[in-house]
Amino acid sequence: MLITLTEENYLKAIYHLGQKSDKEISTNAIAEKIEAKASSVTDMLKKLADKKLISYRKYKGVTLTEKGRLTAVDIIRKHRLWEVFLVDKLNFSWDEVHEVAEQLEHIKSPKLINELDAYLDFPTHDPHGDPIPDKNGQIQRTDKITLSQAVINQTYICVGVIDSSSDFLKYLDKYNIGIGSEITVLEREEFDQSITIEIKGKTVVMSKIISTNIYVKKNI
Amino acid sequence: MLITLTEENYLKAIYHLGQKSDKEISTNAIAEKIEAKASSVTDMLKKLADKKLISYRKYKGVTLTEKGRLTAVDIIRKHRLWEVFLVDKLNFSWDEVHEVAEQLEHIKSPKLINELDAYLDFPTHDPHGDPIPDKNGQIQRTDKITLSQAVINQTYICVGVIDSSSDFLKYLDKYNIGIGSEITVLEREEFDQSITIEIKGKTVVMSKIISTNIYVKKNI
DNA sequence: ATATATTTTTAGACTAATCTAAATTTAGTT
DNA sequence: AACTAAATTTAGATTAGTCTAAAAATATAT
Repeated sequence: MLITLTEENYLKAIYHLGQKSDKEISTNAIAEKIEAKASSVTDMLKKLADKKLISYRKYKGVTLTEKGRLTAVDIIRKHRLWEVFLVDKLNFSWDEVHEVAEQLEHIKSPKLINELDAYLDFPTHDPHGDPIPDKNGQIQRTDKITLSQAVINQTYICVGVIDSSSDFLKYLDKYNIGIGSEITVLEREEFDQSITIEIKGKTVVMSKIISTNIYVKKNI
Repeated sequence: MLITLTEENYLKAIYHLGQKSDKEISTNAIAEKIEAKASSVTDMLKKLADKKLISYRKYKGVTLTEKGRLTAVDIIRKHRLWEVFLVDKLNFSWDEVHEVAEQLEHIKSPKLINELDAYLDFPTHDPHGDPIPDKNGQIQRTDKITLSQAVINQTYICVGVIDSSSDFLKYLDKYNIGIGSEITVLEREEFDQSITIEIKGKTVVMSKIISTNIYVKKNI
């Protein structure tokens, strides 16, 4: 079944609005997100309901069907993979990627996106730290990432470790890193992927192998 | 001025049809290329003429204006750069790239295409050997390329050399390579960009530095 | 609980791109 | 030169997506 570019944008908007709560999404909320009039949204909701992409109850709002959810998640997957490509390969900064990715996310070619995924070494998060759904539409539900995947100038909370050997834990003690620590990533050296962090007012340079073994989550 | 995706496809079709001859392009020829009815084409020609992208004389046919030509060439540039990306980076074979590139060529972002160009190391030809216009719309008018840029399983005619030192010409004599020789490229070793060619029934392995100094053209 | 405000839907109209069928212009033939 | 065939344009209709204005349904407030 062919889904138009406009329909894809509606599905994506409904998906994102649905992340905040479990309630049905209102016509007005969609209109605001899409930047269209409520009457236009109503028309589109009828089309999406005809295609079984949403459940629509007049005056009550909509929810995505499983088919609609998978479609939305696939677009988000493409969007985030392209963002990684733009930043990692084409020297875009993380604040420049969104509008280009908005265009690229609509390119239709399963081979393209699977090869891109492999070429980027199967990234799990986009440059903003948002999780990239896998090809089955599964999303890493937890928001923990390894410190090696962290974004520059963002503050994180340490939530766990992978390697729990004595040597590794001694290293963490030495630098006052523990569960609950606030860590700000200041810089990443592209050559060896080492990072400079701020921890309890001190700056520390940390190799890739260390940062890969620390779980953090965004400090919101 | 905003040019729609459909308008871009018309401009591209007119450009390609114009390559065969210098005459005005007929409505029917465009209709066949675009796979639309002649009446639809007439409507679109009026729009393109209003936007000063073509010169249109009723019943006589059309030619691109300079503005129209530059627009068409820019789309072709993007198409061919994306083809190089797909083949060089994403393991597409040269016969798989066209339809994906047809989608990618419409992405609008000057930074994207310039960064992609640099990332691909400023290729001059696409995987089919067609020249890639530069960012000013200039096209390498001659169809000669270096043997190092040649496509696998394509037969070429040698049309010249770059290095004309005695040592280099002796090398060419040794393998019976001269102006007018038929050369078929059998294989390219990605590691060192050496190539295996067939020349007068014999196969020869040739390093990158040699193949870079031989001009060939497609054998049509 | 009834009036008022807000939200949502319907009705009718517009634009871009397409189509079919009819009319018009150009080209070809004797 | 006149007549037929082919190419092109015009006229009117259709679909997707949008809009404004009016009508209908739901929510809110006293």
